[in-house]
Amino acid sequence: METQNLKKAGLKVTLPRMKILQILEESETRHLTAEAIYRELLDSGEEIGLATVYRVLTQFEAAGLVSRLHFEGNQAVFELERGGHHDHIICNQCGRVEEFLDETIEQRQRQIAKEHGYQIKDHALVLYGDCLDEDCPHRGD
Amino acid sequence: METQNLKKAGLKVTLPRMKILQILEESETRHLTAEAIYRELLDSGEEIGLATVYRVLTQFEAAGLVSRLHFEGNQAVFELERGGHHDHIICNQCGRVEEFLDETIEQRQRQIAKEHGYQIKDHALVLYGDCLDEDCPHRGD
DNA sequence: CCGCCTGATGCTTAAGATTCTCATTTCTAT
DNA sequence: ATAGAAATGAGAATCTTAAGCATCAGGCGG
Repeated sequence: METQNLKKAGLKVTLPRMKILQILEESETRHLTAEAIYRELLDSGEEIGLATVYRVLTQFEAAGLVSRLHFEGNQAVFELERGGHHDHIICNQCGRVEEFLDETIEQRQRQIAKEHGYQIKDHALVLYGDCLDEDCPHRGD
Repeated sequence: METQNLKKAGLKVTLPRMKILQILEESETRHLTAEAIYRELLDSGEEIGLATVYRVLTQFEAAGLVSRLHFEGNQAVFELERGGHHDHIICNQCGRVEEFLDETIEQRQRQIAKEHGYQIKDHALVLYGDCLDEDCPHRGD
């Protein structure tokens, strides 16, 4: 569980790190801001500083345990790295985030990079739209 | 020229607005931060406040004259809206930004959104890589 | 062409997100 | 258990962007 992942990442096993990892693992949305993690920890009675949350997330990112994503807006969101690369589709109204992977797009990206003389290292694709879920507050507008 | 664009956008023609528009039009990189525009204006002897730069850029964005892009990092970059939608490819080393448009990708995006039950409104695709330009400071690493 | 009026500007202050500083606490290896 | 190193918490600091407000300037009526 958490302990293993931390050790594997070469990070000392500490309470804050385990708790943060746990929250990331158990989160419904799987895409959390540092603030959200911080508040959740406070709510569950933990004593933790916001600085620690940011520090730990940055270390997790460096260790490859989480990815930091920059959607629109200023706050970064963090998601647990589960291995498979994927892109994101976000509802403008309810904020729901879904993941997808399309091999056609991946291929075209590699091709385009090559055509432009770039050695591609990474990419970010985000689709923004309105979801048609019945729980979406904006449904039907 | 600038005057026309401003009037067309329903914005009063003022010196700061014209100057900012001019810088955006003449920029080599075509992708500038608010800070960069501000410094360029100061360097060319203009009296302007950073707040004005941000304000004007925000108005330009609302008027559809410029787009605000969120690449990695915290600073937004602004580019003059020249009509055609496009995506971006950025060199991790020299920061060079190139634009591209791929109809295959565009199509797949629409398809994916539909499959996931989203009415797509917008999207952002950025490829990050190392360019092979001989001026790139990192070339050959 | 001149002066008003409204909106625009500049400067300062503020707000939000993230990082840094540093004294104190907690792990890990011994 | 214990020392040494690394991690933490609280608050200050920083960076980016957005107000608040007094002053100034562009566009229209005379």
